[in-house]
Amino acid sequence: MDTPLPKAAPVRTASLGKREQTKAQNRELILDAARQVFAELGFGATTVRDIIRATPLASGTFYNYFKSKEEIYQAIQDDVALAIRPRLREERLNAKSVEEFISSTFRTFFEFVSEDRVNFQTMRHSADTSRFRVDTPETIAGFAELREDIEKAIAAGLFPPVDADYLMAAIVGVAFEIAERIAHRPDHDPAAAAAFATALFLGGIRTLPVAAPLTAGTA
Amino acid sequence: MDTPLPKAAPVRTASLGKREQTKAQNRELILDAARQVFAELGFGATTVRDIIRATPLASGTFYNYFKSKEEIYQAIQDDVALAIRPRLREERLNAKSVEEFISSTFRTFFEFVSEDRVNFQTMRHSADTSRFRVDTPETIAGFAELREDIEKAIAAGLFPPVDADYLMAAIVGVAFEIAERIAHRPDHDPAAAAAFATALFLGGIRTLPVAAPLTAGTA
DNA sequence: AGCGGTCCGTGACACGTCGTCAACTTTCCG
DNA sequence: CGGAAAGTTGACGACGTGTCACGGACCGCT
Repeated sequence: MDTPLPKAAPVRTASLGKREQTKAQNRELILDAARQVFAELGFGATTVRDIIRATPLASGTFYNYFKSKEEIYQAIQDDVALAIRPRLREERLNAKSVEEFISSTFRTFFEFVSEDRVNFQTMRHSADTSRFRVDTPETIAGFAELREDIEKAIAAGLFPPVDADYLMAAIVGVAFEIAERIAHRPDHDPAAAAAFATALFLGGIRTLPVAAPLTAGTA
Repeated sequence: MDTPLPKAAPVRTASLGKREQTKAQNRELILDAARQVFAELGFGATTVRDIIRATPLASGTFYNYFKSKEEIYQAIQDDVALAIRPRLREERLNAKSVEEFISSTFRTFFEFVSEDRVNFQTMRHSADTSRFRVDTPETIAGFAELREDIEKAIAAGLFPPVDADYLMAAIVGVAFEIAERIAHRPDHDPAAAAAFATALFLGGIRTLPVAAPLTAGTA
């Protein structure tokens, strides 16, 4: 569609040859279809056939790109984890105090997930009867990174010498569980959630911010 | 096997008739098989056929007792939740202080899961690549109960007026995530884990117990 | 341009699981 | 004892799975 280029050099620059091009295109085609179908049906109800049907491709082609439903789901999740992991790490490494370390972690995480429609839609659909969380290699690496950063912070005297493994687990547990609650609430408010989690980790229950009185619950 | 009872009354007392008897027996047969197969294969890899094959029954019979793999899994999980829920509730209602409320919750929960082989085996197997948690109706009711108890504790002046929903989520998140870590560690120590979680909720990171120096991590 | 080699999309295939159902067996009760 | 009700059985059609021989399009070389 650009300049027709009389017939000159079959440049190996921008387009890497038709082969590579359709390969990348097909991969994106399948991934997009998968994201959509997962969001619509949930992970459990989705079949490889559903995904490939949402695509102009044949069923066999799927297996040239992914081994199974599990693998493509992992690929999708990994993309998400890959997007947030460096941001989290950077903020933690720049942290000058426990406060900064904790609050930036929660703030960034909650902001991210409250913007990430697709992924949380998928989780929700399974929520009818059961909910599940998939920890991909990338996610697990992110957890390990958090633990390392905690250990570094301890070595630097920023944190008291606590059990880094348990502390990591506690942060992860609270982050995911509260993220779920954010998604369930009418007003998604990542900032308030981050304030809550941060106060909890810094000073415990007694220093938590007082709840808005509207949280009546029943009726 | 007891006294042969010449031919007297076909008593409707201890044994409720052969019909009811085999019905209950078959149900237990299927449930036992399911527990075993789930623990061996994990939830995802298990099929209804696998379960029924571990049984002397025919495939159609399964569906007289459970609608699907999901439903029987829920039934199993519900049994577990049913066993621990009243204990947790009782301890919380007897709590005279924030300390008691929090510490008894974590202690009871961690002790329970560290004894519950079957259930955590199942979770583990999926852990190769992905992990998941199923929240059954009974489990969800347990969460709601925790939130109600928090609200009661706030009303009674035991807790400051915090966001009960978020606090519940935080407790649940930490409880499950740390339970997972306990299972992964060589020395299952529910008491230490409970002490950690309790200190976190009562006073925040700075009041956490100091870790045993052996937690080297690498090597 | 033309030509072999390679890559990869294609859809049919063999196999297994799913949930159902008509036929059969066992229990119940008058 | 005999008929009705309850429950078990295994075969069945529909569907999903992963594979593979085929064939057409692309690549690089002459």
